[in-house]
Amino acid sequence: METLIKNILQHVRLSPEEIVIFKNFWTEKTLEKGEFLLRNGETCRYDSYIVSGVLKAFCINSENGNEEILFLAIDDWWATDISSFSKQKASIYNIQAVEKTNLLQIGHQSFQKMLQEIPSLERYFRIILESYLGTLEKRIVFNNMYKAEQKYYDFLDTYPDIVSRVPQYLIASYLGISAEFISRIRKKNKSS
Amino acid sequence: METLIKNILQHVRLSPEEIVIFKNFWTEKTLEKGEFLLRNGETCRYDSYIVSGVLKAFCINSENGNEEILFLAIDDWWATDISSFSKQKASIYNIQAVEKTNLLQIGHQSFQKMLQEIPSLERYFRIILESYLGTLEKRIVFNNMYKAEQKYYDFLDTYPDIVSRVPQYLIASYLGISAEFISRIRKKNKSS
DNA sequence: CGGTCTCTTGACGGAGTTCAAAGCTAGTGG
DNA sequence: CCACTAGCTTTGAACTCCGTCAAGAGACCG
Repeated sequence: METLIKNILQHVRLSPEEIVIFKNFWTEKTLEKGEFLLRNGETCRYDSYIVSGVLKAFCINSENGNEEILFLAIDDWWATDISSFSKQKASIYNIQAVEKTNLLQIGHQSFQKMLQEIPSLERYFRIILESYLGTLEKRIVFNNMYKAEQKYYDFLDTYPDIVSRVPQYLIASYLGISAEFISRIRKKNKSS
Repeated sequence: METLIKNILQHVRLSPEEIVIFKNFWTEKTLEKGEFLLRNGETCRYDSYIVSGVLKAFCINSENGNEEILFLAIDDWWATDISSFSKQKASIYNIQAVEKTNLLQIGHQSFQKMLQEIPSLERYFRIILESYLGTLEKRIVFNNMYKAEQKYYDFLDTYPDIVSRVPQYLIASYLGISAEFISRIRKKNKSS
């Protein structure tokens, strides 16, 4: 809870009273490895913040059954299907624990109420939304612009703390590359 | 201006007085074919709504000088670098008119003021943001999941009104495919 | 008409996939 | 403490999708 508040205070100011109110809106939840936070077709009822652990969001390729990774999220990240949560409509994604994960959650109704009681949070969540949007835009352009090897090394640079916690085949899927090819890239550059 | 207001009223309610206030915040602007709305390195000072015309947002591949299309936008769409506009920081994209384009614009300061005077608009712009975010997420997963041919036909289905107004090589770049390959796809399926 | 912009076509090559098998590694239970 | 399993990574060989280059064919516009 403290790291969440710290995260928020990096972007907006909250009074001590607001912080107390804030804390009461959230509940803790634990997912064991392999457990689902959300399944394709369900509505995302909670906004979830990761205290510790790793989650993956993906959808299933209907042709070959492969998982296509939308995002990988670790400690101090949000892991919510924003479209599904904000419109309370069915999600097309699955979100699943890669390892045991501790969350802080808030339901959709409570979320609205919280924003009314602590208006500064409107700004915080807008900032989060916009910065996520910026990374998505970059990812799209980047995907078209660079080759597998460059994408892979850029990922290593940008998300070193994810790399050390998830298997390579998930990173491969995130990047739209085959796991085997990442293996070959690594082999090629072992000297360095 | 009327189509913009119609667009907004599809998502939130505005009183007649609010609509009057709203109109006063916006100014008209015309871009000739080839003119830039924004250049890489500049800050995006205006939020821009397209009354009529076509814009492309892209960045330049430093290796071969190619344009990598981030988005193509036509009548009744927004065409703003949201990250750059909301943080008032330098943009990494270019936005340029594909044909003569009429815009409605509002500066960053005025935008903030407008939101204060017409609070319902907070909701409207959040909805726009979230739905754009949803399309970006889908585009990422889709790009990794499908082959060139499927991506191309999906684009034809999803954005028929863009297809009829921009050259094929821009659509190719948007999809991360070569223009030549799209030509081959079309040839292959000419019978249908 | 002549020039510019866009689309098409062909030949070739390369980046990356697929499939199957083998090698690792870490955890688990006996 | 060792053996076994399950999950992950590596490797090899064949294959394919798609990009690149270069040239030509339309199409549009002054």
